[in-house]
Amino acid sequence: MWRYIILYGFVVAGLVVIMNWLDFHFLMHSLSMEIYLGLVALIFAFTGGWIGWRYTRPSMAGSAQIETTSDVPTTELTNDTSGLSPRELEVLELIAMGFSNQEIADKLFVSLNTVKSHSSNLFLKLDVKRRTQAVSKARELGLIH
Amino acid sequence: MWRYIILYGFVVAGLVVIMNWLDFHFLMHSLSMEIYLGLVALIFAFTGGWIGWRYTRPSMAGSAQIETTSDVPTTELTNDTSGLSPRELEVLELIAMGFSNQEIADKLFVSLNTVKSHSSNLFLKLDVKRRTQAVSKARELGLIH
DNA sequence: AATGTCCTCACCCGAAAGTATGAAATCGCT
DNA sequence: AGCGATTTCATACTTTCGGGTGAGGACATT
Repeated sequence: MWRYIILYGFVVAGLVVIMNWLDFHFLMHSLSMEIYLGLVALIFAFTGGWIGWRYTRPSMAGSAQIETTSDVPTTELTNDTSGLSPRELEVLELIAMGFSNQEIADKLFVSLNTVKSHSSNLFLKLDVKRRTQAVSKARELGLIH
Repeated sequence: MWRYIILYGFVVAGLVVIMNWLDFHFLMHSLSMEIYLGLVALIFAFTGGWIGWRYTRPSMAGSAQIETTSDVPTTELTNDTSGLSPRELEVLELIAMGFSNQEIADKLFVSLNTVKSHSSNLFLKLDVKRRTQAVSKARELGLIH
């Protein structure tokens, strides 16, 4: 959360610098002050909106990369398991099917605590906080169908 | 959907009014132009970011067809939504994206209790017991993708 | 005006999920 | 033989979810 605020701050600061650089040397001679202010407001409003939209998706938590193109690495990650162990993948699939931890424990013949351990570990590896988020991210990564 | 755009417009408009009110009567005498511009930029950037943060809404299976034109609202209602109301569908989509109830409440400008109500209702309609199960079933039914 | 649906919100309570920490057994690898 | 990864399980604790119930306002239909 905080990293985004900080990143956001830097972006804003950079834009402020840019605006100041453009300041009285270029625009002021051709535009009125109101239009200038309006432009500033619009640019920053849309920038803020874009940043807010881009960096608050739960599935993107932890990765601050900016996608400029439609990427191929997704298919590369399809075969990769993102460091998930076989058992964790198994639990993840059952989670995606909508089973509760207790049901998963029963299916895998292990204790509830074990399932919790697996899920906690895979949440760490996927960098998520909730099981629904894990399902969403795993689907993006192609870990599950 | 539109309510947020309209709300956004009003917020921006309100801020413009505020800025104009403050314009040359108050700040200009005490602050330099650079600081003034910086304030404008900051306020609008953060406003945009705030709006963008809440407007993390995907256009999904059902409404993707609606957005293109405006002539088939009837078809949209007759589309198979398994009896889910628009709001419930909205909550369901955000659940599928991995948001917590509190996050959904923040994004939709409603209280946590309201989100709980919606989710409980859609769980009843989908005949499921957990949110992960709801996501799984909704995906099967093609309500989300 | 009455009805029904939807959206909103509240409170309480129990269940499920998740965090933190530790630990033991197994297996592959060097 | 030691190391790391994996799997298993445990306890204790906090947070989130979900059920139950009720209720008021907005809106459209009848």
